[in-house]
Amino acid sequence: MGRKRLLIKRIDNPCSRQIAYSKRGKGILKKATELSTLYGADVALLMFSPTGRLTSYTHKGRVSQIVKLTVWSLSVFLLYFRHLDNEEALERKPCELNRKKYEAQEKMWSYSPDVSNIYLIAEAQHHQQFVTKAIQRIEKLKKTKLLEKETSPSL
Amino acid sequence: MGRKRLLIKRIDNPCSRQIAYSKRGKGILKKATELSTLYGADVALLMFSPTGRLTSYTHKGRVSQIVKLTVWSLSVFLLYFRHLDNEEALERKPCELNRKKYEAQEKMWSYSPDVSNIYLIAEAQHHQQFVTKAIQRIEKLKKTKLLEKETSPSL
DNA sequence: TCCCCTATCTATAATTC
DNA sequence: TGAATTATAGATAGGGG
Repeated sequence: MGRKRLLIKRIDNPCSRQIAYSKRGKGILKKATELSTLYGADVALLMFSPTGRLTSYTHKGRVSQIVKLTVWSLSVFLLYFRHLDNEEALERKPCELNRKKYEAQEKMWSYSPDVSNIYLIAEAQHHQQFVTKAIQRIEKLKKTKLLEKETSPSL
Repeated sequence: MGRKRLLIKRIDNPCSRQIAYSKRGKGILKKATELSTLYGADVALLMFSPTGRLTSYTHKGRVSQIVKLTVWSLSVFLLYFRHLDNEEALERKPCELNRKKYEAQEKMWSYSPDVSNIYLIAEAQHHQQFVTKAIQRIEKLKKTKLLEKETSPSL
């Protein structure tokens, strides 16, 4: 691609890596746009840069909505489980550890001015860990029969 | 891009649209691969073709896991709310309507042999609708103070 | 960082097999 | 469908401001 052929290997130099990423990021973003406008395809693209910044493209379609809903629903999930105080123990201690980690990581990430396109990866990780635990807990609560019935396609 | 300049407008001819989409789909998939190998970027790409088939690329990273977790966690969310029989009404009637719609749509989508890369869009929609309602219900249950505290980055 | 430039590489539209 | 083939449009590495 220009001037020299590029081997598809990780670029080690952080400086040129960042520059090149920014170019290619725009490139693939454009491709995603073209794909959805040309064919009406429902495209969702999420990219975390080496420095932890998220760029995303989501067509105004169904997949996109679902992807956008992801972090949202995970956080609500979290909230709801916190609310269940009267239920059995919610493994609060690991959660506190996660919070420490979360707060530490939070300082590391740079923020983009366009808020609508930004989710902090630390935030997402935090939710992910919590949800993973919540899922395990639910699995104990109710076994997988109904789940299989609900979610598995009839392949 | 070869032989003629292409205007970025929806291609109406279904035949050529499908052919072109298959080519470009592969193209953007390759780009996504390059992006993650070259820069270690965490990339997730989801594309529903005009015929409803999903192609996806997810780097073995954090975003990918989150995206993969999406449908999973939504379905668990659904399951859990179903389990709450003793709680106040869960708006079962709209859910039954959704199920009808879901079953109808299910027949329309073509299945790809690679199961690990497939989520039915109808399935996702179904969960999405349910979760949206669940969220509304939760919002009534507990107001947004804690949520703001939990999820909003300190921009 | 971001934009510009340009040589070169890559993707792909149109076509044939 | 799908796999090659070209010719051309588009993407981009390296460099400078």
